[in-house]
Amino acid sequence: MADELPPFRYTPQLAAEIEHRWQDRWEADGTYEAPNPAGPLADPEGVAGRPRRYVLDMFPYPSGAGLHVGHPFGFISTDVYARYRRTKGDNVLHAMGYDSFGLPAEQFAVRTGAHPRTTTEANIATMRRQLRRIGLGHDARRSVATTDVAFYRWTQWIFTQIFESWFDPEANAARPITELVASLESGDRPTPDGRAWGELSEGERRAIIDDHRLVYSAEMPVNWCPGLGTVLANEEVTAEGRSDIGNYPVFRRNMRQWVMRITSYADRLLDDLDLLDWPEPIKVMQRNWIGRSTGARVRFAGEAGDIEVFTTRPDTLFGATFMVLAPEHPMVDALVPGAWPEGTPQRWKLASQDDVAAVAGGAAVPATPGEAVDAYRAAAAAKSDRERQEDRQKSGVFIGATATNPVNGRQVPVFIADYVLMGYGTGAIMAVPAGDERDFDFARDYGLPITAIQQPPAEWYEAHGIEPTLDTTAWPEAFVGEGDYVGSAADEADGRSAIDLNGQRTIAGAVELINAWLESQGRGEAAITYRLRDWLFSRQRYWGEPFPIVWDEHGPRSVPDADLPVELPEVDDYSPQAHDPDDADSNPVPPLGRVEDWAEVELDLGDGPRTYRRELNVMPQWAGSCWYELRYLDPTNEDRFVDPDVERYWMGPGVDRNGRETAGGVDLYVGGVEHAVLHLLYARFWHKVLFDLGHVSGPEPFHRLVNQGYIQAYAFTDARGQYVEADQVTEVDGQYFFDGQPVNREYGKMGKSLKNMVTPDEMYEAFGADTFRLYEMSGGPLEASRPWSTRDVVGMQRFLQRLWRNFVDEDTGELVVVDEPAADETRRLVARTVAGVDADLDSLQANTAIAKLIELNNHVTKSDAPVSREVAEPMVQLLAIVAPHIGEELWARLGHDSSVVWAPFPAVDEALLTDDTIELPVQVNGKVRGHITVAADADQAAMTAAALDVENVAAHLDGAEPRKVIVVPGRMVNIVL
RNA sequence: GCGGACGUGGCGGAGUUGGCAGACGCGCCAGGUUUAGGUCCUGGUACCCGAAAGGGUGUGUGGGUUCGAAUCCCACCGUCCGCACCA
Repeated sequence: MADELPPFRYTPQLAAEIEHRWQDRWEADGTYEAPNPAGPLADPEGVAGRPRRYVLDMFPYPSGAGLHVGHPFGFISTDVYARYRRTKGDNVLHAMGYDSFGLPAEQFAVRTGAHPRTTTEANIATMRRQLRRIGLGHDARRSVATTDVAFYRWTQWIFTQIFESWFDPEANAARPITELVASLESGDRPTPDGRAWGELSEGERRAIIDDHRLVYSAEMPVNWCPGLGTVLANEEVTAEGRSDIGNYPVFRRNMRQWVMRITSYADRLLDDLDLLDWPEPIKVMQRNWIGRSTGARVRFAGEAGDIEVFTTRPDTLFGATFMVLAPEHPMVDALVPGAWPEGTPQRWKLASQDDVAAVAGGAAVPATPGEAVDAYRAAAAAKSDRERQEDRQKSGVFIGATATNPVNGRQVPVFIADYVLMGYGTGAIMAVPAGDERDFDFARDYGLPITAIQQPPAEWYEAHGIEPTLDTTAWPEAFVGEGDYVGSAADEADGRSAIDLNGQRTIAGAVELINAWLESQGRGEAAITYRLRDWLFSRQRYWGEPFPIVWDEHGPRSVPDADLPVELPEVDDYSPQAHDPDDADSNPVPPLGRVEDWAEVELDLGDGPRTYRRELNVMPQWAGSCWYELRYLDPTNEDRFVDPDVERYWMGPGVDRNGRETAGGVDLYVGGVEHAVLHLLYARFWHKVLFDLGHVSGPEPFHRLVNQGYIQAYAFTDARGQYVEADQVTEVDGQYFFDGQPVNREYGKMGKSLKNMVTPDEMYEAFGADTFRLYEMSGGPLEASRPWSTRDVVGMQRFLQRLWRNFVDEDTGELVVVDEPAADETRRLVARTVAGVDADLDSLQANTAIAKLIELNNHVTKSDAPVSREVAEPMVQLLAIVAPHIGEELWARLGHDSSVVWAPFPAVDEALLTDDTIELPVQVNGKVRGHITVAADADQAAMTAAALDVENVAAHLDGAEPRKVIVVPGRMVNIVL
């Protein structure tokens, strides 16, 4: 068969030959190496006068499963943009590294006994080979892996920087902890209990300092995942209360863990989003995740001291008829009396309607509040988060205590209920049933008073079909809108000043008034609360960065720079630290704890050599990705994590795509939306700390972010629900069949288990890398997801074959390009194509750029004359941006010795972009009825005359006089009757 | 429930500021090359009427603004994504 083909046809075999040859050549020549302004990679001449352009991909985890065709989509997009910017003269930094710590390698190690480093490095080698085969123009010198000791040495260094810092709220920035110590020593800053610094013991001083650190170790409720044997960050736990990885149950437990004080940066992380050129949905997700709420803290006096609540609606204080604490609130035990107060309704003693039913059936009512509290806590702990979520019935129990509403002195009962979360605000709320749906539901269920505090408008009553009334027994739900205040006044009494909100019309006005009053009474103050929690930073695993921390009798101390890296020790056994996934009471066992000769270490921390115990936890997988973009800049630097001059050059303040100045950061960052609140929040946090400490030159790591879409795929299941090989499914009249049996089609991810995986290797084999690249880029915009369709790839192969044939004689292999000038029409089309492709690539629209190239090629194919050099050269240059191998090959065949990569983008003769005459549509009443051809600079009268002269237009006018003629020069003529 | 994004041929998708809807590719139809199939080449391809010229209808649905709307506004329907008792 093959020998029937012309010998020089652009076949997959020829494509492979060309591609391998050029890939070797690029590697040998260092074609994609980007010069630095300083250091080992310096080339001042290469840098001079060229704008920097940092183009970055979210680096991949080197999975052993291998790539499918969806993985390289983003990488090819950035490669095309990087190539485009090189032709425009930029110094483009484009590199690829590996986020190589992580669970899969460790789990594989546990199963097979192979060292995670061995499998990780093998996987990286495989992935490098697969990515090289696509022809991605990466600077190979800059490739790093987070598992490289030379890399995580600096991850550890950054950790110590964070450890040795505290957040100064006055500066709203991190400062070295030494400055805090100095101000405590000098007395400029008082100690927590007012004693002089010199009077404190070493242990007391250390405790104060440790309390201020940006990363600290504390006993706290954490997400314990027995199935994985480790604790997890909130961001790693799904809404169903399961682990993001592995889908194991997750339990809330109190444990001693390391935490990063990301909440200190909540405001800056929120505000600085405005500096960024990011997709609005991602910004919204980050804003929601940070979840800033403004309101007030209010203190209710109780038997065991003040109970502090946070509320966004302090203006509704007069409607607070009870309080609710989280079941695990620390004050509960102190508040619970030995016996039920007289007259406690039975309903308050029962946690739920189920209990009410049980009691009706003869079950006992809790005899004391303590009994009720214990039972409720036990029941709540037994419920999974999923059950809590699905069961929206409010449950809770009265704890037998009351507290004083500070605004009017009324005693209100105190409940515990699991709809109040310990992790948010103060873990306690004032319940305002008239103005809050949840409190309303609870109050109705427990027969608690509902006091109206705002007058709902007439429409509200109408919408509910009830007569206007302030008797809330008639209300079907809480009123949460804006309305005049009622019953919201109290006279001076019991040492309280008078307060009157009743004249207020707006929530804002009432809030301002009540906040001032609360502060004057010492019962509260305006406050801000965030949904964001501090970042749980420790994991009980092996395959992660060891903490550069040792412990002495007073607490943790950082390992000095000179003693970094703290290398992962060799272990005999990575064996499962996991437990029964449902055993909430199991305890984490860090694998490093079993390496006794490593865990004990002798160090001199400035007070002579001593023996210390190492921290045994490791960092979470996110650590390396918090700063890898900085290491690409200066990958071999052994003295610093990055040279300051190099950092400022690539990441410092710059100019964005609209010519506006930026605060700095990567010029283009492309990756999936799944990192919207994990990596992208953590990396911003670390960068801000480094910025505060003077280690980087801008406040944000990634200036412009684009979320690539996903390549999706159809999967097919048979009658038993089993997946069947997707490539063997046939379609008949919209029905799908496998092996003669009808199958069901699903649309979604591509993957081995779904039996619909298509690999890049198959594509190289059948089409070649350039065809594969073109297909990936041509299907639609970068941001859009779309289905993979192997059947469609042939379209791009035909394009390259036709184009090749326009340049190379298929029988002789001779170049058929001629030096004669091209036809005028062709030259104009070339100019339009160059200009159009320029604009398309600039806005990351490779799909339409490719369409324009195909149009030009189709035009050239149709003309009988051989292609002219003045057409061929720009055409090859544009092609080389998306299909670099065939581009280089044709460029070389056109007689060029140097790579097309560095050839400047083709110039456009502006005169060729405008035509002497243009064809315009003529509309009658907005509908196109004909066309006119007029001089490009024709005036309105001439255009009108020509339009009225069109036969079909005249027919539609039917002799009538136009009421109006609208002429848009260069666009159209519309005749209005 | 709250928040966000998006609805264009058989399919993937084009469509600067409102100004010729459907670029480009797949698929499909017809023709050519070929012993045949495939490859390759040429032409056609939103839908309806018409031999054609031409006409009518069309960008999820219904309204509105405008000389003119896929594009702007309102309501609704649908799909996808995020959050989910956050006080």
